[in-house]
Amino acid sequence: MTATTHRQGWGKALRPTEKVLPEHARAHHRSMVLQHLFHAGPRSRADLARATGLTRVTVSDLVGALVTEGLVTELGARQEGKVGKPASLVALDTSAFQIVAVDLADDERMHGAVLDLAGAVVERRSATHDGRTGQAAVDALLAFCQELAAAATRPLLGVGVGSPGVIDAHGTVVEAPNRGWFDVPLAATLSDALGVPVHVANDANTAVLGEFTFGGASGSLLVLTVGEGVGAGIVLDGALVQGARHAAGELGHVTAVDERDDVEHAPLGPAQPCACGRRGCLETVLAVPALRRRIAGLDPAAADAALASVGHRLGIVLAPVISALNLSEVVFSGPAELLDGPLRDAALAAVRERTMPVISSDLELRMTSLGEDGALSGAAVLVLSGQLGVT
Amino acid sequence: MTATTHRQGWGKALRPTEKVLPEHARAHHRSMVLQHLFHAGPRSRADLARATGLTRVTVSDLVGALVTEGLVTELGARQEGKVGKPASLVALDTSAFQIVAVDLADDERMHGAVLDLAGAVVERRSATHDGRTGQAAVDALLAFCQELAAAATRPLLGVGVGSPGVIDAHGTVVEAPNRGWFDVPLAATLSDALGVPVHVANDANTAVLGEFTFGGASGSLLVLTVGEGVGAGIVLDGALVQGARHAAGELGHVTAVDERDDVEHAPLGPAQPCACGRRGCLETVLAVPALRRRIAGLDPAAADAALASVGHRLGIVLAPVISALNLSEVVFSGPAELLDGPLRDAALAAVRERTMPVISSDLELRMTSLGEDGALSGAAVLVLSGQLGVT
DNA sequence: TTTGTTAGTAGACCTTCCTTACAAATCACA
DNA sequence: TGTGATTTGTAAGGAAGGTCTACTAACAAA
Repeated sequence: MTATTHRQGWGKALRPTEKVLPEHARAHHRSMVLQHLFHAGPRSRADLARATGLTRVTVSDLVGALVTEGLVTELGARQEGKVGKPASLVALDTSAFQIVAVDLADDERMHGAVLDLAGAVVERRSATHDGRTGQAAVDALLAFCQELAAAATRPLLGVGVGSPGVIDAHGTVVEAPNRGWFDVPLAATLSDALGVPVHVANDANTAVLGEFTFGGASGSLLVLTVGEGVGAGIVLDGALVQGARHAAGELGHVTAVDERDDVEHAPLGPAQPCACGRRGCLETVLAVPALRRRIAGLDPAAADAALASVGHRLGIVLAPVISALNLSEVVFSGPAELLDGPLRDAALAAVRERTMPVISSDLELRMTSLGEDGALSGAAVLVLSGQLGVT
Repeated sequence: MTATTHRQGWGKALRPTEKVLPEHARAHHRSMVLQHLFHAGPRSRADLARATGLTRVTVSDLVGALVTEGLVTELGARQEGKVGKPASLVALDTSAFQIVAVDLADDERMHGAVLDLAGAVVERRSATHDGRTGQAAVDALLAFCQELAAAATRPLLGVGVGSPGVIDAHGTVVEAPNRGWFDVPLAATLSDALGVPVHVANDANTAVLGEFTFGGASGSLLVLTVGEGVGAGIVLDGALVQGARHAAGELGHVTAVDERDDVEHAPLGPAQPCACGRRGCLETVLAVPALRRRIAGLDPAAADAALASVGHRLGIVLAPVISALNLSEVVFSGPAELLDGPLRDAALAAVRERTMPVISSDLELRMTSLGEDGALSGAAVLVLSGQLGVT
C-alpha cells in the first residue's frame, strides 16, 4: 500500500533537477570504469564488473568502446596462478591524452604545464603577467595556453585553469580584482579559441580537488592555501562546495584578531589593517608576507613562539568550521618552513582544545602531499573530472 | 580527437559509485514530476514536460502511473482563455497518504503527529519518556509510533523520526547518550515492527530539512537549534551535510568563551564548565537554560544587553562557518522571546563585522518560519524525501 | 468557416542493460 | 593424463524506458 521506495540518503544531491537519459547512464558507467582503472590500476573486465556492480557483458562493451577511443589498452593475461580462465588485464593509458594546466595564483608569473592523465608533469613553462589586466590578460593567458598546447606531444584532453577570484561552475570569472576581470566568461572564451574543452575554477578549489584526487584523501577535506593571501577549498562527501555566491572558502578575511587583543602584551599585537579595508583579518597574520615580517630578526625560539601564536589563532578560526562540517582532514598548502612546525602544532592544539573529542580525535591536520604542483595537479583534475568523470 | 564531454560542475556529487539502471532513471523522473507538483501546485502534463525537460509523452506516462497509485489526481480542464486546446490539470493528492512524524528532541516527552503530504498536522499526540533508556526506550518509541499509526486515517507513506545524537545515513543511532542508545539500528528495527518505511535522522538535521522544504529556503542554509542544547543542521547545494563521522552540525560544543574572557568585567563572565567536560562551550551561554539564568532578575535593558553579549559571541563562532561555506541563509530555531531580538541583532552585527561584505551583504539571519512544528515537519520531510524523492 | 496553436496519445524506433548460454583456458585431483 | 570445476570473456535475445513522428481533440482569432 505504500508508494515506491527510494533509497535512504540525504547527502547525495536530491532536489532532482535534470532528466536522465540512457546516454547519461552510459556516460556514468563509463566514468565508473575509468575511475576504477584510474585509482586501482590495471584490472580485468570481470574485476571491473564486480567493482561497479555491472555485468561482465556490459563492462566488456564499455571497455571495448574505451579501447577504441584509445583511453584504455589491453595488457595481456594476468600471471597469477588461480583456477579458471586467466584474466586479461586492461589499463588506463595515461599517455593517450595530455592535459594543459595553468596556475594563475602568483601575481607575477603564470605557471603552466603539460601533464599526462596520471597527473605527471611532462613539460613545464611559465610567463610573466607584466601587469596586464582585463582583455589583455585574457589574451596573454590564451597565448600561454597555445604555447603549452603546442608543446603537447599527444592529443589534448582539455585545458584546466586555476585562478584567484570568484568563479562560477561554468568557468565564468565573476570577479578577480588582481586581473581586472569582472564577469569574464573565461572558460567559454578560451574553449572557443583553443578548440578544446576548458575548465576554470578558483585556485583554492583546484588545490582541494588536486589533494582530493592525488593526495589520498577521504571523502571530505579542507585545503587551506597560504600564499600572498589566504584561501580555502572544501570538498564534502566528494563534492566541491560552491557557496551561494560561488565564494565558498573565503577564510582569509574572517576576523582573527579582534578588540579583545587590543591589550598590552597581546601575543599577536593589535589588529592590523587589511587590504580588504577592515582590520584583523586572518590574512593579516597568516599570509606569507605577514609571517615573514613577524619572524624577521627573531631568534629561533622566539620565531617558533610567534608562529605558534599565529597557529593558535588559526585554530580558533578553524574550530567552528571543522566542528560544523565534522571534517576529518585539513590540509595546509604553502611554504612548509613557515607552516609545518609550531604553527601547525599550535593550530591543531587549539582545534582540539576548542572542539569535542568526537570531532577532533580523528582529525588529521597535515601539509599537502603535492608540494608546489598542487595547483597544477588540481587544474588537471578539473579536466579529468569534466571530460572523463574521473576524480 | 578529444574524448566524450561531460558537463561541467563539481558541486554535484561526482566520484561515481552506483550504477544507474533504467528503473532508477524512471524513479528519478517520477520524483521530478512529484517535486514540481509539490512545490508549484497543480499543473498540466505539458507544463510538467516543459519544467522537467521530458517529452509530453513521457510525462503522460509517468502521470498515468502516479494517478493509478493514487498519488496524483485529475482536476479537470484549466479555465484560462488561451489559444489551443485547454490543459487538463493534475495535482498531488496530499491526502492520499499520511506520514507519522516523531520528535525526540525533548528530554521529557516524545512529540508526534500524523501529517498529510503537504506537511499539515492532522493529529497530534505526545507521551512521556519516563526516563526509559536502551531497549525500553526503543519499545516505548515503537508503541508510540503504533499509536500514531493507528490514528492515521489514510494509508501510511512512512514514519520519520528526529532524534538527538549521532545518526548515520541508514538510520542507525551511532550514539545518543540521552536515551542510552549506542549502535542501535533504529530505522531497521522500527520498520520491521511497523511494516512501513522508517527514516531516522538527527533532530538538527530534520530541522534543516524541514526549513529547506517548507521554509522557502534557497539551496544552502544552516539551521541552529537552541533548546536544552545547541545543535546545527546544514544543507549545501540541496544536500544534507553528514560529516566524516555523521557528526556534522556539532556547534554546541565549540568554545565560545575562552581564556581571553577570564578578565574582570568580561561581558559574559569567565568560561563556565560544560556537561561535555570542557569549559566555555557555546552551549554554556546559548542553551535556553543558560539564557534564562543569565537574564533572570535583570531589568529589560540589562537583559537585552546580556542577550546581545551572547549574540555577539555566537556571531564570532558563526562567522568562520558562514564565510567558509558562503551561506546566504542562517535560521534560528528556538524560543523567539530569547533569540529573536537583541541576540539575533548582535549575532548578525558580529558576523557582518567579521566577514567580507561579499559574504555577509546578502546574508539573511532569521527565525524559523515553522515555529514549534519545525522538527515534526522535518521528520515528515525525511519520509517525503526517502519515499517520493520530494524535498 | 478556416487557420493556427496547444494538449494529449499511439506506434515505431533507439539505446542500454540484463539474462541466459556457451566457448576457452586454466587448475585440481584422481 | 584425463576429467571436472572454475573463471573469463562474448554472443544472442529480451525487457525497460525514452524519443521522434504523426495523429486527433479542442479551442481562439480572423
